[in-house]
Amino acid sequence: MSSDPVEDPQTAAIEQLEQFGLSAYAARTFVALSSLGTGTARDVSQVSEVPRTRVYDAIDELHERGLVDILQSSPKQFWAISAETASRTFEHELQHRTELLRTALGELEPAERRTEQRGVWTVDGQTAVTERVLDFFASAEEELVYMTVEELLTEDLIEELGEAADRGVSIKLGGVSAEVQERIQDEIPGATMFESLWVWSDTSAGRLMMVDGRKTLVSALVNGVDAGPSDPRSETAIWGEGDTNSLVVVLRAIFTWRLDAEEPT
Amino acid sequence: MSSDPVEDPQTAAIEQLEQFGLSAYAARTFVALSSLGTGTARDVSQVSEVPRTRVYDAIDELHERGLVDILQSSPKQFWAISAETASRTFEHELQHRTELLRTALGELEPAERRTEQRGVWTVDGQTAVTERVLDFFASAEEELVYMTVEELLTEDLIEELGEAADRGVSIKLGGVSAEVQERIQDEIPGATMFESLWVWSDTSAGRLMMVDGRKTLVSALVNGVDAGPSDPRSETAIWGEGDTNSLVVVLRAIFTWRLDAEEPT
DNA sequence: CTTTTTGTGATTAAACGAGTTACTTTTCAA
DNA sequence: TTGAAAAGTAACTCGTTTAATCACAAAAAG
Repeated sequence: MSSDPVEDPQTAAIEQLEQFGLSAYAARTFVALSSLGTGTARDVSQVSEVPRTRVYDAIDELHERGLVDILQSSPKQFWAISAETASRTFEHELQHRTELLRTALGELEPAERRTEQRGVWTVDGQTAVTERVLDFFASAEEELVYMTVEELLTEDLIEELGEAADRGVSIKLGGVSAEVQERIQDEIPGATMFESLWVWSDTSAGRLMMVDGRKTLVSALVNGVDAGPSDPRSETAIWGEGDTNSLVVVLRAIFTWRLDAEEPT
Repeated sequence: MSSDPVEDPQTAAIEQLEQFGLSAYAARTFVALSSLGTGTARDVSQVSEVPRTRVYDAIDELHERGLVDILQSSPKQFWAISAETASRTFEHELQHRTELLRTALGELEPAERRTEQRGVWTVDGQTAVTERVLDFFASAEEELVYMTVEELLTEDLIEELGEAADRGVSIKLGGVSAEVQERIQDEIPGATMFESLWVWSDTSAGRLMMVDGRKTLVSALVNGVDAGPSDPRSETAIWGEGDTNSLVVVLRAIFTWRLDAEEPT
């Protein structure tokens, strides 16, 4: 899906430009012009393999987007804005768009979202799961238990943990190696560590968390079946919320049992 | 093209979501779910007017993107992530993508871009013109003359002017009213002001600039014809570069004549 | 056990975009 | 000046995508 921007800059750039709403021709035209700096329809057509007659349409599209300037001569000459300017332009536009989306969605979001008592929700994909975990961290008020394999303990998670700790949430971390424990202790002095509840298998591990004894999440990495080893879409999780939620009840039982055993209050 | 996110949040949100690559059904489904918080295919279908049988596909799409979690029961329940989380997700993804684009384009950009001597380039649209002006500001080494109507002297322009001044570029600003001159003097102490070269008509004004005597740009606002008054696409500009460039020659002549007259070196 | 709901799959129809071709205008060289 | 090549415009074809409809099996509910 996404090419390496250093290995194959052409393809990578074209890919992104198309994602940002440009037509295939416009994307390839812009990439061609970027490496040329400046050129005619003919030049562009040769390096981009866009039919010469359609370069003009592509240029129109790019000109309207402010990515290409036109020299009115014969033959017409086209000039692509610099890589830096182009990126900045897109960045601004997309920043603006996400802001629009944010206010629009915020506007129509109901005041209070019902917290589900029954049932267990599923999330797929590592980024999506991480996002959910971050939400949970952010909503923690008193206690936060997080058990994970190290590869899933990323910078942003540690950061969010730190913030939770700052507002007085008691953090309990498990499953991390001795070396990493050191580092965590530095960044989040308030955190307490505990040993893995069981032998945390390397193969199909995941995360396990509980927030304030009323929100829980369990995830597993699903390598091997039909997902590559480092495929970000290779994690699947379930979570539940509410005091009487079945998943919550089960996990709370386990956690309280083991944690109390290790460090009795 | 783009609706007001406060006036009509639904439409605005749907619009943006589609721009971000979601199908029409997925976009409308997500918006419906956002206002519901949680709901079944039936619920969604009713408020979004997406055919019930197609809600499932839409949900799949959203689930894969990590925007919706699924409760495996009968009937299935769907849960939309919060407005804030959704926006953040998109923000991250797009941030990442522009970064990809930046490195990809940078990779294939030629080392030195030929500076055009002959001919005059055209740019349309206020944002595009502003972008070009910013580029010019950034490339200034010694002298920068900028004459504009006030509505086109935005914050980012002033900022970039300030940076130019900091690195020793002599700034000459024209066409701004007395009040604004005050403010500029505060922000950019090194700048010198000069009176408008001629009566700067309010109706179809624009900008006029020269950098180091070898890059020039002229723009005009084209209100009235077929563009709304506040339509951002209502500015059109031409620019040229190089000592012998025709536009440069003409404007340099005018500027030197008038500026020397006003404040002789 | 019948009757709605729910979910899946296949099918149709319209829209869009890539690619091609035909044709007019301009440029340049003989 | 004129003929050939290049530049520019415009129409059309074809294939893919996607919205929308329909048919049907499985599952709840009465």
